[in-house]
Amino acid sequence: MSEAEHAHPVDPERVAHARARLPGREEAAQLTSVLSLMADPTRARVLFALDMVEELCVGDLALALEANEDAVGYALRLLRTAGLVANRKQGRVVYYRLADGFPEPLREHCLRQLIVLTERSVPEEE
Amino acid sequence: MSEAEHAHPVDPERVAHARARLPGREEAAQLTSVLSLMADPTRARVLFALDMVEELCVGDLALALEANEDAVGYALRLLRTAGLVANRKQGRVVYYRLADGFPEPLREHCLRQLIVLTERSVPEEE
DNA sequence: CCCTTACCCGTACGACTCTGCGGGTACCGC
DNA sequence: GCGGTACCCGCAGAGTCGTACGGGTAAGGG
Repeated sequence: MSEAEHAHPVDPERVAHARARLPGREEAAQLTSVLSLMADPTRARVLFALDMVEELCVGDLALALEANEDAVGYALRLLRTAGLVANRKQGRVVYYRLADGFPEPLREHCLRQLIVLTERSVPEEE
Repeated sequence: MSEAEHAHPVDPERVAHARARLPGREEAAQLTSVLSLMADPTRARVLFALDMVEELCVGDLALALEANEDAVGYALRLLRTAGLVANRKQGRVVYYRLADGFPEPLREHCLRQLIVLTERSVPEEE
């Protein structure tokens, strides 16, 4: 057989400890569904753009990201469905902004992370 | 044609503002590659488990997650390749732990996020 | 010394994801 | 009102990801 379930834990104490306070599959799935939404270059950049200027319409958003409208439209659809962005329709233009209940720490963290990455990719000569 | 690039930005000022300080595709890809690694229930739970008890071998890890060894093995392979976890071999048992340079804020954020999710999924009746 | 255990790897396949395309609706300008 | 604009949707195809499976290696126990 391929992968056997070993019945004799090497360190049963630690296993029990971890198992007890580990998030269940459901909770983990909820967390990862949010993470998955940010784990895409287009969507991430959409969120960054909306974080800087409060509001942008779809066309301008595509312009700012230098992406085509299809990609941006798809990204917005998923973000909207998940409730991460809200939209306001004025005439034939639809403006998007970050939803009120947007996970603050996630946004903050990503911005900081980005700064770190930027610094790494541009090592200062001294 | 399907999606036209509208050449007349509705709000050119905001577009320019966003475009200027927006992360490039490369930087965004770097960030999202890390995010993608956490955006999977198995991998996320592996990291949580390793965060609680410093060290666990593969079999015990599968036991703690109540997952089969294939899934855990694959998760560890990706995390190891990305340098997020380190391993130590003792006899025929391989112990894994979080890598030294593991992104602190990400871990911290995810833990907090999980708490929020847990509270939401159990709405208190009043 | 052989058999089992603990783990790793490559492959194949199903499932999901993203993109591009065609077409549709609502709205504004002429 | 007619044409064009701004956006949305559904669908088909390509690509990617995770899982299951078979097999392989190194170490330890009887």
